[in-house]
Amino acid sequence: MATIQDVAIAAGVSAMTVSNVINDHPNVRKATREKVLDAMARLDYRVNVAARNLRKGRTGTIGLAVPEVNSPYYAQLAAAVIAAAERYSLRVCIEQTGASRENELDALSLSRNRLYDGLILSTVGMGPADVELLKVDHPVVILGERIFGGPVDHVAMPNVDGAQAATQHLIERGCRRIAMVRGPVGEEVDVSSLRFTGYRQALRGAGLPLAPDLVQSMEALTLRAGARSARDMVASGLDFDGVFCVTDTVAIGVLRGLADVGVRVPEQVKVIGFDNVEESEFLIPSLSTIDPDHDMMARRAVDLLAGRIGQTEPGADHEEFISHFSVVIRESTGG
Amino acid sequence: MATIQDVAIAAGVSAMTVSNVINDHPNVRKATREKVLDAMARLDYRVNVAARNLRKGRTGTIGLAVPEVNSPYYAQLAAAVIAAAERYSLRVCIEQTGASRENELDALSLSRNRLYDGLILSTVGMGPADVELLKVDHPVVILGERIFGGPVDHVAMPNVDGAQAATQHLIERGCRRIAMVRGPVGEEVDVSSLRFTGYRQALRGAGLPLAPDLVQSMEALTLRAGARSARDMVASGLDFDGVFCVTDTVAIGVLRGLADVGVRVPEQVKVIGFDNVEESEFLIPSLSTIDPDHDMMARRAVDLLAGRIGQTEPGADHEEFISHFSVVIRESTGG
DNA sequence: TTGTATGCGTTATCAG
DNA sequence: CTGATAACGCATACAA
Repeated sequence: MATIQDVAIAAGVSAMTVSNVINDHPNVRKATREKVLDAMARLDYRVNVAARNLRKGRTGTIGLAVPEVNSPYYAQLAAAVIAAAERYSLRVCIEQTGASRENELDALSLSRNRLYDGLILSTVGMGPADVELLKVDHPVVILGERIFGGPVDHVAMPNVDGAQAATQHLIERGCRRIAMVRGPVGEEVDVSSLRFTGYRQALRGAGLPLAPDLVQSMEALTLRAGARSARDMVASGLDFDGVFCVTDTVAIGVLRGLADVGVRVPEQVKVIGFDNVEESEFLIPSLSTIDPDHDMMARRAVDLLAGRIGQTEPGADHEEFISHFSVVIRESTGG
Repeated sequence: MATIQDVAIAAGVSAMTVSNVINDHPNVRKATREKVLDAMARLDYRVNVAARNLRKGRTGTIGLAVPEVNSPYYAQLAAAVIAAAERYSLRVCIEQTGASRENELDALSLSRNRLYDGLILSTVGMGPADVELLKVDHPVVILGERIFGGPVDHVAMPNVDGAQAATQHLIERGCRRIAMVRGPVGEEVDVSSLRFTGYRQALRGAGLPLAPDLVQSMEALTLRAGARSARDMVASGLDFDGVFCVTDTVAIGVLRGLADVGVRVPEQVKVIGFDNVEESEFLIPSLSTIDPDHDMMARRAVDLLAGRIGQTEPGADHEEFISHFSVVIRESTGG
């Protein structure tokens, strides 16, 4: 494959002139440029990105580490990040971590290895205990709920407020015994625990009791687990008239589970989710949910990262950005 | 940031020995190895991937160019490709082309630039006319329906046969006036036209007429367009008792559109899709569909690519792989 | 406006 | 088992 040298020889100029042509430097005479372009075309020259990266110390690529791409929420987020990165001419490489702490740390070290100019890391496996590991000398933006106040920029969803608004919406629609379907209960802060806090606050605000048997805790936030949860609740004779689901994916499962056992939504039970994934509008019944403004989050994350990539020094203070949300009211809560 | 040289000095050995330790070469004395590992840890050494890539002429990364990640089908495919690539220790960088021919060619040239060791290219914008452009000297696997018999390996879905089976299933369930909801009608071969062929074959095989007014052609294969199509069909007084949707995404929209105008599925109209995206199982009603075995396709594509990456010469003959399919019967066709 | 010299960090080769 | 040397292809700084 042709190198810059080959082109230089073919065009009868120096390698440097070829480089100047490639990079659109102004100080190249038109005639020279033509000669070079012609030689490049003849030899089918392609820049060697690896060499350029080495020389420049930049790759023009940022990493995006998410638990899985095959999930509407992260897929949507990834698309938004790619779109936002385009404005900075940054390529995005998506890394799947499978929600494991180890893989998240791997992603972190890959960007340390200068494979990426920076990293947007969606933390699910890593927790507050890992904050120290984020003290790296290259740009990182954390996207998620697990780590606050770390030594890096942070973009988060309005989990507590959004969950509170969702629950409050159910209350306003007349629900009095509101269940929540959530992920595993653990020591540490995660999406489920934050949204549970919002749920609890809404109940308290309305003077409703927090009944432990109304809180369903599942192993994983999947369609299947959501469906099973719903069937279990009904099968166990639980009395409830509303469900706040920790994510839309879970809510889709819950809708299906309720249908399986003949419970009508929204007549008998009202359901609300969180995320506003694209499909939610087209379900039957369409799903009420919280829209956390993914696009804004993605844009903010990329902006922060791009800003850090420019500067030489670590940069003093780190930003915490929490996006705004809106309640999207659809058929599943009586529309 | 520490280089291999710094480590060498700190450990009192040569750079080469450090390199040998890093790459697990056998001929390093234990004591030496320890010294080096110790120095690496002290200096927090990280390999510079750009330098390694330059030297090796490999990046360990393959590109996956798809129209959009924010679409259940491609998201699922991407996840499967990532999983398959892992077995070869290959990283996957997802490139969004937005279904534009230009962006697809961009992706092609990026891998030519040695950003990637190879490329899996999902062609939607490029067509048979662009076959010549695929004659590149580095590994490419085409994933899609637009280009057959090109100068590269090719993995495709069982479009015609799958569509025929889907339509036939509707016929077996008693449908006699079967509509098809598809993408734009054009000169060239694409997913819609191939699946339309299958649809036509099934009708002919059953001795049913192909009624032009039963074929709905939409601008884009989206949820929204699917919903509108369904509403339009009903509003225009069209008489139909079954719908074959060109993709599951479209089918989800169609189910919603039928619900909007009070048509019951499967009692009045039966619906079947194509792709078997994860959500289809959890819809209300759950969606019958064709499962083209994404995992197999992804694995095959990665296997082919990995095989080409190994070899030095372009390799003579190119493989055409068409995956198998199965009909998944669910509630939308009467379960 | 163009060319020369140099080094980015790594590893293959081969000699010690 | 270890080390010296060179080269991967490009772009910065400076000289002409």
